[in-house]
Amino acid sequence: MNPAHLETLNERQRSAVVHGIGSDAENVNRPLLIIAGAGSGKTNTLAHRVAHLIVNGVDPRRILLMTFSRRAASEMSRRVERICRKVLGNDAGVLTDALTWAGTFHGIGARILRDYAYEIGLDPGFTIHDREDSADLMNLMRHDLGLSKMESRFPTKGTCLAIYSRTVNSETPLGEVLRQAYPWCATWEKELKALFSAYVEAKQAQNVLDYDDLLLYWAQTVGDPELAAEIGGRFDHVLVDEYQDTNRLQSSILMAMKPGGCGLTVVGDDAQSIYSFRAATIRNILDFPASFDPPADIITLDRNYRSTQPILAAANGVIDLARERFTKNLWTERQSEDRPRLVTVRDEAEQANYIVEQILENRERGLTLKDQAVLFRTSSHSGPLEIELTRRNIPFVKFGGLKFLDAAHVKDLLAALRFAQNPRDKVAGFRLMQLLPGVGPQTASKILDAIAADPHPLAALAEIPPPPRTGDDWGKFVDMLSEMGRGGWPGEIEIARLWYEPHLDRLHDDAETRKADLLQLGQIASGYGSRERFLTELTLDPPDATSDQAGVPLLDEDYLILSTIHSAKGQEWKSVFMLNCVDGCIPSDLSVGTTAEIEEERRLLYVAMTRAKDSLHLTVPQRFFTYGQNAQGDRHVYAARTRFIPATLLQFFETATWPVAQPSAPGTRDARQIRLDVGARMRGMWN
DNA sequence: TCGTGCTGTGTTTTT
DNA sequence: CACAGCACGA
Repeated sequence: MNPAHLETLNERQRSAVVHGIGSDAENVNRPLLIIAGAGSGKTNTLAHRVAHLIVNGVDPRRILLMTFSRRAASEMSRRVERICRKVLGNDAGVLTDALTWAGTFHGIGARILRDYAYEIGLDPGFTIHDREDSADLMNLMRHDLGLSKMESRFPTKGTCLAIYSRTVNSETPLGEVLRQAYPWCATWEKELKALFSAYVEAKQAQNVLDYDDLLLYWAQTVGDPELAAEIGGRFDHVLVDEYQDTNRLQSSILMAMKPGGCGLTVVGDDAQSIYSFRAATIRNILDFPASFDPPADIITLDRNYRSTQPILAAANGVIDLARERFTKNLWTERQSEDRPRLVTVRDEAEQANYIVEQILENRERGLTLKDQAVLFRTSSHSGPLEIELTRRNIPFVKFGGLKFLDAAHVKDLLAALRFAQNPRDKVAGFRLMQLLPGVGPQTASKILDAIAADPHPLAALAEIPPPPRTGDDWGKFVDMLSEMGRGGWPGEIEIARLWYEPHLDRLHDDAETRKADLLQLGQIASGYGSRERFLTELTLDPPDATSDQAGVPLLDEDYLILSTIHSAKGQEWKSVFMLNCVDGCIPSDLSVGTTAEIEEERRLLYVAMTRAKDSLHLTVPQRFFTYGQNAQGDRHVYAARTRFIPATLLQFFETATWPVAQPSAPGTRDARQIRLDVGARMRGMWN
């Protein structure tokens, strides 16, 4: 007998949902690993499990649900509520609203750290640095230590931060990280150690945490047995989604909070592990069962409900060639005659034309734009397509790559808010002060150091004599900060914006479009209850879409999705196009150093292909124009089909060339006919 | 000490 | 191409 709300599930899914709950008394609260292949109903199963817990009387405030992105968390909460409503009627809303501990590892970490700040000697007013801010602070330290003018070039700020981050997240000694992942930086071990030490001290002095600290401080906190018992004891059930993309640090937190695995459920798929650059390791998922005594139970979901059989066959073909496989192939009952298409086009411009034509054709046939998506390995791959879409007035939204928050003017305004929140935040202050004419790095640095030593930094700032050559801009700057203090939230945004606009006009030619962005930022900000909330949420969950228009299109509008493969995780579309299926793009030229890197690129292609429900097109441009030449330039390189689709896999595809070749007049050379791939041969020489 | 313009190098994916 | 570092004039 199954409760009504479990009827829609298959047998495997159902056993994953009820494992250790209610009448399943013999397994009560035993740790569980769910291996869930692409499209196997993973989100649905996890949502049902959470709902089943609530229906069986578990207090939703005592359920911790950690997902990979904020978007996944809110989607999950929505589904849980829908299921609960079916069982419990309209009262269910009250219960599911109490499912407050649903979010990302980083978001949950920030909350727990603010709660326990006093117990661990942290000022609860800390601000959080995003990646760019962290890199900027790293850069300040890099200069302070004189590392920017070494005889041979010292790694850039981004590389330094990446090394630091990997060291922390993989819980591996620096020397080993350098040897494994950054061999060309290994000679700098001593200097890097000094740099990281200075970086950590600077963060503490400024009361600032970076992304890694949210995990690191949490891990340190639950490293204390008493605090671990207390924090772990707040939750009866802990569920983690996308476990294949967690790192050592995250699994340490989990194991410290639930040492016996009591009430612990993790879900993942090793074939979809694509975040090793963030120190994610599939060892977490592979070693999970044996971490407990007796070992955790394993339930595998391998029935795919998403894709047609031919699409699945092609995807399985790609992943079958992987060096190591742990999960079985997926199967489906969705029959179809249509094989995925592998289409050769002349170059990226033709690729854009092809995709636009197909998308419009699909729309004629009744698909909306939202039913379709274009995926790519690297954000810049969609450039020519974006131009074509704009030219043809097809609305689109792009996920991944450059963010709204990365624009200089947005960062400037946020720096004002951040500086008001935490005047010791040197990255914010440094950025802000250099907007004033006459203030450069030296002046800004001296003033910031001086006021940071004062118990009331903002009051100290007002006392400082105006630096020379700042004119009346200095007075306006100081006034703005004190007015912001009186302006309250969200009134102070307006104060900061009005102060900033004259500088914006002076510094940027396109000031008007940027002003529109800032108005939009003000709109978003006023939706949050306080400045602290706004800054925290925005850092942990930045708006991740950009579009051809100034703002994101309205919800009821129809638009096409462009997305990096990484940002497409967990999503699905009826029709999927994958750009640039050539060596150098996927695998990326930058990721062919080690076997492990190449294997991850293969999984990326697999993830991209398994997003498609009904139709899948992979396009292969034959040549790429190189940059660094004028508009009429014709310098280009030839590319070869991705190594992940060798000739043996062509049987799974319908291959085509587009546009269909016109018979060329006798004697003329057809530029479209590639007779010899010299570029590939040249590259092959070095393999 | 600031701001600008020149030159040589690295360069993805994201919480 | 974007960015870091450096030289030069104000």
